[in-house]
Amino acid sequence: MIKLILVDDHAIVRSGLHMILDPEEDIKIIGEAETASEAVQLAISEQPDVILMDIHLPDMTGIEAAGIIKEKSPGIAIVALTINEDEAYFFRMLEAGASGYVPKRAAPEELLTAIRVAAEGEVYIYPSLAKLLVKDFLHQQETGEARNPGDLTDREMELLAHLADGATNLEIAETLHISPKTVARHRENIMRKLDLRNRTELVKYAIRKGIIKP
Amino acid sequence: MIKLILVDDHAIVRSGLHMILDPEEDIKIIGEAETASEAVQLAISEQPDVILMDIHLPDMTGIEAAGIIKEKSPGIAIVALTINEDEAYFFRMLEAGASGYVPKRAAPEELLTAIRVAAEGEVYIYPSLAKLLVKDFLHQQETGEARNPGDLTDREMELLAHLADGATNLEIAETLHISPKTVARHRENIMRKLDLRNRTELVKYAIRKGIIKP
DNA sequence: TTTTTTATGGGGTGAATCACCCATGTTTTT
DNA sequence: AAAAACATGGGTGATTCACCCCATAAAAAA
Repeated sequence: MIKLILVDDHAIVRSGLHMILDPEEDIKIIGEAETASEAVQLAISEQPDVILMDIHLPDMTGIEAAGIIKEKSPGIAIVALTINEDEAYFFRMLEAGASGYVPKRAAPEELLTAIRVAAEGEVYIYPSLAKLLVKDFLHQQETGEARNPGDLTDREMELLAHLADGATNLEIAETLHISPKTVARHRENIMRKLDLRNRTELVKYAIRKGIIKP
Repeated sequence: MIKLILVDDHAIVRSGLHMILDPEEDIKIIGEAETASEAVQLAISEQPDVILMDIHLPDMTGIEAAGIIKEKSPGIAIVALTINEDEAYFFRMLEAGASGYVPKRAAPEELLTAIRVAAEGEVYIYPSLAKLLVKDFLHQQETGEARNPGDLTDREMELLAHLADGATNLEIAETLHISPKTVARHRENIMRKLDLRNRTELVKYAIRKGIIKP
C-alpha cells in the first residue's frame, strides 16, 4: 500500500486527484496540504511513501518544499505535478531530488504510473520532458561546452535577481555593499554567459527561469 | 436541468470537475473539449446552457473562444475557470461576454454557485475579483480620471510590445518607419501613464498584462 | 465649434548603460 | 603545485535612456 500526500492549492485539482486515485487499491491518500509549509509539516509527521507536489504554491515553490523534505526525510519520494512545463522548473525540481515530473495535461494513467514508479524508488519522467533531459545530455557530450543556460554562479544569480527587478547598478551596489563597478562587471558576465544584449532581455530571461516574478 | 460543457486541456482538472459536478442532480455534463476550436464546434452543435471554460488552452485563449461563441449563440452562458487571477484576463473575459469568473483555487461550492447563477442569466464573480471591479468603478467615480492602468492608445500598445521585446529606440524607429524621437516620446508617455521608471519595469508590466511572452 | 487627445517630429542635458580594456586576491579544480 | 574560475574593483568612450522644452496636423470628444 502506497501512502500518499497531496499538495496543491487548487481545491478542484485535489478533487480530480481524489477521483483518479481513490479507486486504486494500492494507493491511499493519508493527507492533503494547500501550502508548502503545510506540506513540509505533514510530510515530517505522517512519513508518506510519496508526495504529489504542485510547483506553484502560495507561500513558496514546491521546489523549495521538496528540498526541505528531502533533506529531513530522504526516503520520501516526491512527484512534481505542474501546469508549467518550463525546463527551468523541471531541472530545478530534479536537483531538489524529485522522483517524478508529470504535467497536469498528462493522462491519469501516467500519473498512476509515476506514483508507482516513484514508490519503488525509481524515477518517472514524462516523455516530452525526458526528451529535454536526453537532449541536454547529448548536447554536453557532443559539444564540449557544458554551457547549459543556467550555469551562473550564486553571486551572479543574486545580482540577476536585483537587475531584473528594475534596480540600477548604483542601487544594487548600495544594497549589497559593493562597488557599482563590480555590479557592472557581474552584469557583463551574466549577459555574456546568457548571450543577452540589454537589461530588457535580462528581465525576460529571469522571468522565464522563474528567478523573479513579473 | 443545466446542460454543461467542460473546456480544459488538463485531464486531471476535468476529472476533478466531474467529481464535483456529477453528484449534482440539476447539472449534466453533455460534452468535453480540450481545445478552443473543439469548444466552439461543440458549443454550436450541442447548444449547452453553460460552458465552463479554462482560459489557457493550446490553440487560442478561452477569451477568444468565448467571443466567438457569444457572437454565434448569445444565449450560452460562459463561466471562466482559471488559475490566472490577473486583472487583465479578468476584464477581457468580461468584455468577451462571460457570465462568471472563478479561479481554480475556489471552493467547489463556489463553482456550483457560479454555474447555477450563470444558467439563470445572471453574473457571478468570485469575491476577491469582484473587489477589483468595485475598486475600478469607485476609482473612476471619485477621481475624474478614468485612468485605469490599461488605457494606452493602440499605437502606444504597439510601441510597448516592441519596447518590452528588447528593441532599442532606433530599432523600433526603423521597424515602424518613424523617427527615433517619436519612439522616445511614445515611451515617455507610456511610462508616465503607467508610472514606470525604466525599461525593466516596462518589461515586467508587459508580461503581467500578457502583451508579450517572457 | 471649440477643446482635447493622438501621432508625429525636433532640440537639449545629464545620468545611466554597455562594451571594451585592465588588475588583484581567493577559492576551486585539475 | 599549477591552472581555472570567482569576486572584487578601476578606466574610457560610445551609446542609450530619462526627462525637460518646443511644435503641427489630424482625429475625437465636449
